[in-house]
Amino acid sequence: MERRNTIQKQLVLQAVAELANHPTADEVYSLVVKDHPTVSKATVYRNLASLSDDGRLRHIKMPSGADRFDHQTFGHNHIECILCGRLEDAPLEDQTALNAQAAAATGYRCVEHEIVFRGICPACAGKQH
Amino acid sequence: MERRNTIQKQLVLQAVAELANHPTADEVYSLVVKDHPTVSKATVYRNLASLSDDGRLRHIKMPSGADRFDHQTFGHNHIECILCGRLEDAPLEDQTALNAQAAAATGYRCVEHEIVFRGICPACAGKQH
DNA sequence: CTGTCTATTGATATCTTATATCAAAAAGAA
DNA sequence: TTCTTTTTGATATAAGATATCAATAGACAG
Repeated sequence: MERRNTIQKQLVLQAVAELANHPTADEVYSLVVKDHPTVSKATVYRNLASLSDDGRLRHIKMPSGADRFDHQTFGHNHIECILCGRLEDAPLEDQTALNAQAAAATGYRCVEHEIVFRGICPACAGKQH
Repeated sequence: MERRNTIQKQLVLQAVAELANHPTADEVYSLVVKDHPTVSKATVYRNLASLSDDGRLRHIKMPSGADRFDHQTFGHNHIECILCGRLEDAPLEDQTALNAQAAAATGYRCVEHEIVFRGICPACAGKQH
């Protein structure tokens, strides 16, 4: 399956990089249509999936709400504010040892995981005073 | 807000315990309607949420697909088979230290997390030969 | 046991997020 | 340019879950 480099794909990739802070598909779409009103939302979804497949984006599957996308593709964890909904990087040391533990405890193979922490961000903690 | 103990709520709680292996809302509904065909799916959803709120069930928010519910309410992790979709317990030692790490790294407060590991279960690994 | 009050129910509509469909358009190779 | 196949745009559909609202039924007072 040949992979073509369309301008829509470039726009999507660029939008994710520009938004930087883990946008949802909808947020990417909103940015793209600003300058290119003919781009379809389906195309945004398709290109986000395709780019994630190719390893050019990271697809963060959220336990609640819309999935998010990250232009940083190397492994790192994330933390979500339960009040304002923002998602930030959580620069922890690598947790791959956990995978081996889970594999040993369950007998499963090829174990992977991704953690989305939840808490209250400094800004929201300040507002609640 | 008063909390009433309806027979529908009892049926939902009992169904989750009976199914044992982390049923989805739909699976709970299917079991309940067998003996009580008038119970509405909305009622199942509402009672699953209400019972989880009260700490009588555990709501496992899945990164993909339907959420699941656990009659064991104490903390433990889960692992999902990427081939057959089954969800089992992953009895790891407590990972609360991770929360403190994430809090320190990000400045967030009241940090929590839940890990859903993904891998291939022994049964599926066997089938693939 | 009866009546009152209000949480809960059943039925259904609606919402959100995401994917499927399909004719038309465009990328890449010759 | 011409041909082939992927990709697009528009829209329909799907899954999972919540909202709406009149009718029902717990819990409590008496």
